[in-house]
Amino acid sequence: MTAVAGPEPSEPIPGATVARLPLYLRGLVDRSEAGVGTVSSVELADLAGVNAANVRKDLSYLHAHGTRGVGYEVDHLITEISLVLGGDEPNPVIIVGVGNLGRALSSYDGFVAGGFPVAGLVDADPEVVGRRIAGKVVRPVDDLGALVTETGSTVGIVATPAHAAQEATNRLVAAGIRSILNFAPAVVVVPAPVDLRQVDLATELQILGYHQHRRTDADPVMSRVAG
Amino acid sequence: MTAVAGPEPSEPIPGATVARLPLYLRGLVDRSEAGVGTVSSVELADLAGVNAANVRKDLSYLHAHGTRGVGYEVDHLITEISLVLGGDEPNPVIIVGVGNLGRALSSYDGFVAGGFPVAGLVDADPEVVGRRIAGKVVRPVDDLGALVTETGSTVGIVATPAHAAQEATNRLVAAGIRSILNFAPAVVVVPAPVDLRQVDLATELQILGYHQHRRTDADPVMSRVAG
DNA sequence: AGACGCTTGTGCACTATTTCACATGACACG
DNA sequence: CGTGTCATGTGAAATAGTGCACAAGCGTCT
Repeated sequence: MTAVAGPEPSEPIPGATVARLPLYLRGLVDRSEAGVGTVSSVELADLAGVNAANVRKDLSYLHAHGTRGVGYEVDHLITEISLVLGGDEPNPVIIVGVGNLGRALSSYDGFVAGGFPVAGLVDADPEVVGRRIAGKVVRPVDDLGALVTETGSTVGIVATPAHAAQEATNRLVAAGIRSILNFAPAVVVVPAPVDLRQVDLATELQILGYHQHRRTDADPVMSRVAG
Repeated sequence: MTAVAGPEPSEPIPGATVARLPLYLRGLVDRSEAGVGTVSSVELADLAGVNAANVRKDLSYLHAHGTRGVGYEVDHLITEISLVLGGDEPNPVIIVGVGNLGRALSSYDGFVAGGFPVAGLVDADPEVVGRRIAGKVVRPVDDLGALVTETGSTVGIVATPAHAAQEATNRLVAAGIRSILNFAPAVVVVPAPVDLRQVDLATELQILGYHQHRRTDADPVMSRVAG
């Protein structure tokens, strides 16, 4: 007797695969809007910029089967992937820190489109609290708990300066947030049951810097640019 | 010129390692400012949120040796890593697209701190061109070539809407940009010699969504929150 | 001078991920 | 209804990345 309870224990999907699913989803939505009914793994691979075999293996983890000789049904696959990526319902998020970045994120369309509407804004600066940004009033940090309850949010975004990131994170966790996306350039720690992802903008540039530096170093002839 | 054949072909550093170097660098700078002279791999691992053995192996790729029984010399290591990550000189960047996100990036302190000062802003919208943002005048897309020459930029940031991302990328490439950081929620392609990294904000949330959804699914009892 | 404690550097095993290669099955067409 | 074409699904090999465990080296203290 393996498992009695639940429709499936559904073995976890590899992290690398999960990270690609949103890309597939985006490509699929695009195709769906273009009226296309099916896509092959090759097309989808192009859309996402990965290898076709990889696409097929990824989709096999979802138990999202295609039709041999034809491909995958676009709309069905959209449903399937959406379901895996946090259910079909919108997942409201709360942003802590409405500096430059926080403000930009507050009105970032992609969040809504991706099923993560911004439900609340919070800032520690009394100067900022009360202002209206992207149609929402910024509330004090102490309101976090209430805000989480009101909005039913389970996802928080940290967009504070680096030195305030851990504190902001702690507050979010205390308020009952279950997943945190940290944009502050600082490593933060969270208790086990909370999920965390770091997005470090400057770091991305530095990574690019390595490759560029390396190339320049290795190959002095680099004045040629494809026409 | 320096490199005849180079002092070393210097075997490439694994991508996973390169991605961690900026984290180490940040931690090291922090410690340096705190007046600390040396760090152990364990401390550095804490600072970056990774395994200590991993730190040591990473640093070994840089040929950045530490002292047994003591640790790594902070300032020396900073120099070493900075050098690997695109040289010691600032690397000016140009931002294409000054919508919400572009504006936020224009004044993002982390870029300057990371050695990537914003040297120019460009937008396709005539309405926006000419405006002053973060102390810089937004210039038309057609000025890209000139701007690259003037500023000596080799790095470009795409912060346009998705539908304009490929076009923006093409323009950057044509202007002689060598590395591109794409924030638009779209897969873009670049010719071989150009380096590209994608940062997709909504995607990050969706990845978090998977884990959360999965957990909620697997464990219906989740009303308990640590007090 | 010698012994001790601390920390590096790295071989090795293990895990994760990618990619190939191909058998298998589905559809369309005559 | 048989045949050809196409694209999936997947075993297995190749590749990448992680983390353990320990020998070796450095500095300090007596």
